[in-house]
Amino acid sequence: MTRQDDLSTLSLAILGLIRQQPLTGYDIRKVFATTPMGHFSSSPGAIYPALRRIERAGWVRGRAGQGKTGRRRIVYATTARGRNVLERHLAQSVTHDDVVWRMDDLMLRFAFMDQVVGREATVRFLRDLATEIDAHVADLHHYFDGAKDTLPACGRLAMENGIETYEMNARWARRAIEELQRES
Amino acid sequence: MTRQDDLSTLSLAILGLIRQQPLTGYDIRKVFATTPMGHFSSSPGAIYPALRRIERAGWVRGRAGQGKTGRRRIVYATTARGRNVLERHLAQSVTHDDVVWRMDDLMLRFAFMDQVVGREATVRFLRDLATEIDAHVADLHHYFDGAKDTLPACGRLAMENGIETYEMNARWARRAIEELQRES
DNA sequence: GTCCGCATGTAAGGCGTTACATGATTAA
DNA sequence: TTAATCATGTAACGCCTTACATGCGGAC
Repeated sequence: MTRQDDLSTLSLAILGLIRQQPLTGYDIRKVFATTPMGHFSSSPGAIYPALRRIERAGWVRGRAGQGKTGRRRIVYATTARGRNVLERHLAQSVTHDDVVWRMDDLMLRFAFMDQVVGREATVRFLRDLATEIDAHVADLHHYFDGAKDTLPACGRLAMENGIETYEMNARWARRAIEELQRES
Repeated sequence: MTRQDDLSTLSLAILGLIRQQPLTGYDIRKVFATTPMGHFSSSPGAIYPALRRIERAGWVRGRAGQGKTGRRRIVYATTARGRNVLERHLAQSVTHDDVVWRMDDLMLRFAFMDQVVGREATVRFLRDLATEIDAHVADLHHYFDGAKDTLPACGRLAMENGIETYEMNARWARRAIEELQRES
């Protein structure tokens, strides 16, 4: 009944941020506006409705807080259920579809893994990711070898860019595994 | 009045495809479903409304066509106005915002440039792209150097991935310039 | 004669976008 | 006192998603 996968990219980004520390809507807008975190819209028309959605879902809880000044502000913190949903979402295994359609989501999931799932699960995620990317790159190469002679020059170059991006991500994943293991 | 920039990513993808050769909605769905072209949804609920939108805008024109069999089908071809809109859209210069928020669009724009804008404009596009990416990478590095000690391990690695992806795209763009120039 | 592929569509719902709106506090 | 920043919101609109619906033609 809980529908743990119903986490849109924006909801995931917000929930992951709030999980690190309680934040107001305005704080979240600042993070999106001033850091390279994802490339989410910092518009109030996106943030505030999203906050109310995940609050209605019971994943965060907003409380009137005062900050340093007497200004009206609502500080959101995750609930036990929200942390549960986040953990289950991050613990999902990497599918072929994830690699083809949701690479951004995968990176976001990875970025929040510290403290939420263990190092072991993180490494497993990276290993699966590299494997799935390899498989997808093989598919792309297969298509590309058949089509590259009929493709216009720019189409061919654009496709090469796509393939190289995937290859780079696989190399990055394997390097990340090494770095994480060196830290332990 | 023509609003030449009002091209959503999907509209651009469809218009660019039809520009190469007249296609039916079903053809377009097959392209999206079976080739690595962008990663667009091939669902009828996306394609057919989009086709009617760009037809209402006067960019394509649908005609009853017979194909090989007697099946009912509607073949869409670009209008002069549609080719104009596409050309102006592809000829736009690359902005910082494009690089930060719309890299996918930029790649799609590039993929359609053969035969629509000249080789010279294509090379200029790539040169501007590389320059804008360099500037953005400098920004990212600046942020990263200040934040990397406070970032959790996964956050740091995810950010490195983002920066490396941009760097790879800049290298790709410069390589593409060379290849295009060697062809001439 | 039944099933699969061709071919086009609609309906409800969700969510992000842009633009607008409101008010308090602080620095100049 | 005026502007900028803090802080939260709403309304209209567009567009994508999922799911459902329909019908013909060919193959087995």
